[in-house]
Amino acid sequence: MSQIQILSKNQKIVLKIIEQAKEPLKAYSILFNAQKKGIKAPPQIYRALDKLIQKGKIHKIESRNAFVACKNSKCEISKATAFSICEKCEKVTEINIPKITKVLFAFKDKSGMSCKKYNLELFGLCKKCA
Amino acid sequence: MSQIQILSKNQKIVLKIIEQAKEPLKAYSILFNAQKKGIKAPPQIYRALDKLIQKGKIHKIESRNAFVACKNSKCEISKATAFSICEKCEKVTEINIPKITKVLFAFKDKSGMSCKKYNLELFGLCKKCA
DNA sequence: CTACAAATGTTATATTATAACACCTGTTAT
DNA sequence: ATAACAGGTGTTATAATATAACATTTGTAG
Repeated sequence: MSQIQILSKNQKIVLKIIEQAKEPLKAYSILFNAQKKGIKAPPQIYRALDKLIQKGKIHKIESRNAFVACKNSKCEISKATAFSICEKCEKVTEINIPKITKVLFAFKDKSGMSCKKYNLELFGLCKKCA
Repeated sequence: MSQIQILSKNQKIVLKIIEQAKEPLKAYSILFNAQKKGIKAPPQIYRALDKLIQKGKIHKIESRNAFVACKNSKCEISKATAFSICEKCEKVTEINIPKITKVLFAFKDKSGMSCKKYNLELFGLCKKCA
């Protein structure tokens, strides 16, 4: 069991495409890009995406069904994701609010459930669009 | 312009189905239920869902593509949604963490964007499943 | 009673995601 | 070495989620 996360061929292809993009990418747009590299079908993309998420290399923006590379090297971040999203231009920024992480990992809901992982999406207008 | 939110026929049908459910419902499962009431096609459901969200009557659980009724009568809550989700049994509970709301509405990201609305989803195991 | 906004009904289609199966590749255990 | 296994790949088909577009109707305000 290696500590260092080794990526497979398709995982590398998909990660590279996502890293080079300036904005979150949709799965089928990744597929379109990856066709130059010989990837032909959706399951190849979705399988790579799943593994990359598990390995903390990318995140899914749930409200947009889109994927971004993780900027943060800390592995905690894959369990504590937060983004600001401009509702006009759709610019997405990964954010880090330590206080939020602290509060949420300490939180228990009424039924006693505690938080092992969270995803937070903030919406508003970015400086350009405001 | 009425202060009180009046619901149309289809909106009432869809809301009632969601309110009576014990768990978040998917759009096509709502459609299946609503067919008894004469609703026949997806757009009728999706349009009602959109309006009910705007009116703060329901929320979408983004990570599950599912919809729940809002338990909270405060209208703020439609701009500040938070849920705990059991990753095993998929039980979803609407939660309210005032401190989080306070911190987030005060937050600005690096580019100066501030938060007008947020959605937070916490994952873990509920008491039964832990 | 007209004009407008909102809602409805309908068909078709776009978009997002997974099931299922055959095969391959590298590692581990004997 | 080789069997057994875990992870990865390639492929076809299909499921699940969501919207476009258009004609029509309903409710309401002027």
